[in-house]
Amino acid sequence: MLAAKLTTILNIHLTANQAKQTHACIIINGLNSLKPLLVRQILLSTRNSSRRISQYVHNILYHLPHPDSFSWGWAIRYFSQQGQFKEALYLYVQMQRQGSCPSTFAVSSALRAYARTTHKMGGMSIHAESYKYGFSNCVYVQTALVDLYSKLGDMNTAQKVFDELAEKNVVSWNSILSGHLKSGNLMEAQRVFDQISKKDVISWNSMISGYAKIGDMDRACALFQQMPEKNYSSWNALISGYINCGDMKSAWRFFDTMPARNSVSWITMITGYSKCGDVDSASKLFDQIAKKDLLTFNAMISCFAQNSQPRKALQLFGEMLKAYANIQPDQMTLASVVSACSQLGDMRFASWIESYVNDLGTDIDDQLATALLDLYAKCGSVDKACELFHGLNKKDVVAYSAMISGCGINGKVGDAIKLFDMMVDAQIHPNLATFTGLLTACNHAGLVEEGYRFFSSMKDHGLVPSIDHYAIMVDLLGRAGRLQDAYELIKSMPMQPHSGVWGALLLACSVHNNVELGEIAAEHCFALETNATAYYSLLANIYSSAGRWDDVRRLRKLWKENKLVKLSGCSWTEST
DNA sequence: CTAGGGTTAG
Repeated sequence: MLAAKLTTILNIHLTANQAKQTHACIIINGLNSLKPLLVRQILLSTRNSSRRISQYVHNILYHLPHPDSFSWGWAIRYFSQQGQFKEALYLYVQMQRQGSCPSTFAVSSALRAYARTTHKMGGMSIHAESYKYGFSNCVYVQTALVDLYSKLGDMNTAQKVFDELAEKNVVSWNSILSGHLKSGNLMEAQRVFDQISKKDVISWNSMISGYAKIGDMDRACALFQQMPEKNYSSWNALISGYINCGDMKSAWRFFDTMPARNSVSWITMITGYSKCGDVDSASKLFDQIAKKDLLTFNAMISCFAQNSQPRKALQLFGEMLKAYANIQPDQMTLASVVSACSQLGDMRFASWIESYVNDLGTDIDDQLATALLDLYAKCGSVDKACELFHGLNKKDVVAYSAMISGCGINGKVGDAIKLFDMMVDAQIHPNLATFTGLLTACNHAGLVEEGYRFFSSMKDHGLVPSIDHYAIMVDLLGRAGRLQDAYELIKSMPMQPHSGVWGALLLACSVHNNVELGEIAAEHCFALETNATAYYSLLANIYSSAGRWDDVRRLRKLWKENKLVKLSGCSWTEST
């Protein structure tokens, strides 16, 4: 009687609280057989995941003597779709420990989790199992396998599984298509694309963004025009293609003519402007957004953080918390906020963020961990940074670069160089930021030869040194007293040196008392910087230590005429 | 009763 009533209840939509009440009722009356339905209802009633729900579902499954494959399937599917891959895979393992036979639902969900985390061994073991359980004729499982190997970059195996598929559908085709696109085989991708008889929106969009990513905007645009039905993503793919080519004008033209925009359209444009350093345009665009959500806030906050406007980033974060109480920050938000804090050298936030993250119940992903690592390293806690670094699932360029520069700042040049070697061994390509950290480390320790070697090796990695790299090198050579070498390096620069470059030489000349080069450097500094007080005093020091008092007097006069006021020194660290 | 594919911020 009661069981029948509860069954009815469990078949209608329930809120989280109603589900809990029903759960209590089930426990009191010992109606274990209803728990599968309950699991389904709970997972259906929750839109966004949280640690609480996962704990709740865990508890139910844990207390069932023999959870059925139905409940396992629901739970694993749920976490896999929510992007909580660790949870999903943990449940999958639990299921096998209990001796339950996996369903095709559980298997395909688990495969999705392994594919998204690019976990080769895990995925391959499920592949083996799928033969054992006789799932090799299930199109869902096989397609998930095609996707797995595509994401792993193993196109041979992907193709093999794909060929074995008796009945391929669009999803299967799209999976193999995305594999070819990911491995950069545009020819093969185009061939596959042409073979798809029933192309859907995803087939078209994949192909468009494939061409857009390699900068072949003509082909991308042609396909875009050909496509029968476009959605937001079609437009967004084309727009981000133009942005990647640095063609903001065309990007804007398409953005402007879009019939309607979604959040991704807005953030694509905002981050486009952000990459060009055009914070004003990004900001203007952001103000136009009628419905601001987490995505758009994140894009704008990270725009500020990336363009050295940490205060504005933090300010916007504050506005978001205040005015949009219903928006919960995620790892992305926090990563930007942490990055802003580390730019300000503000340690107060680090511990606050940690407790905040714990309160929210979201786990720290690699991106957030990398941002925290950077913060700790910049604030002098190398050990803590190291701990975070080793805990990363995947160490990418950003992580290595942050760690290298962290070691450099804290006087661990040896470790910085070791990390760099490790990184190259791991086939991770260093970028400009990596070399900034590395050269700074060498500079810090006065390792001229090593620094010079790394600087020269940049071109071997396909990198063109930026003006800042030259500035570090000039500083490094200069401090070591190799003033002439530093001067030659400046003269060899392919771009116009800024005041930082000449300033570094001037400083070195002041340390090593070189009047001749000092004058040249100072002259350039005066020309480049309106507020040149510091440079005047440096040159004055050079003159006075050379005993050239006439020149000192001449300079003082010049200084007064320009009505320059000596600035008081200030720390780059935020004052508390 | 549920599953597999693309687009997106540091």
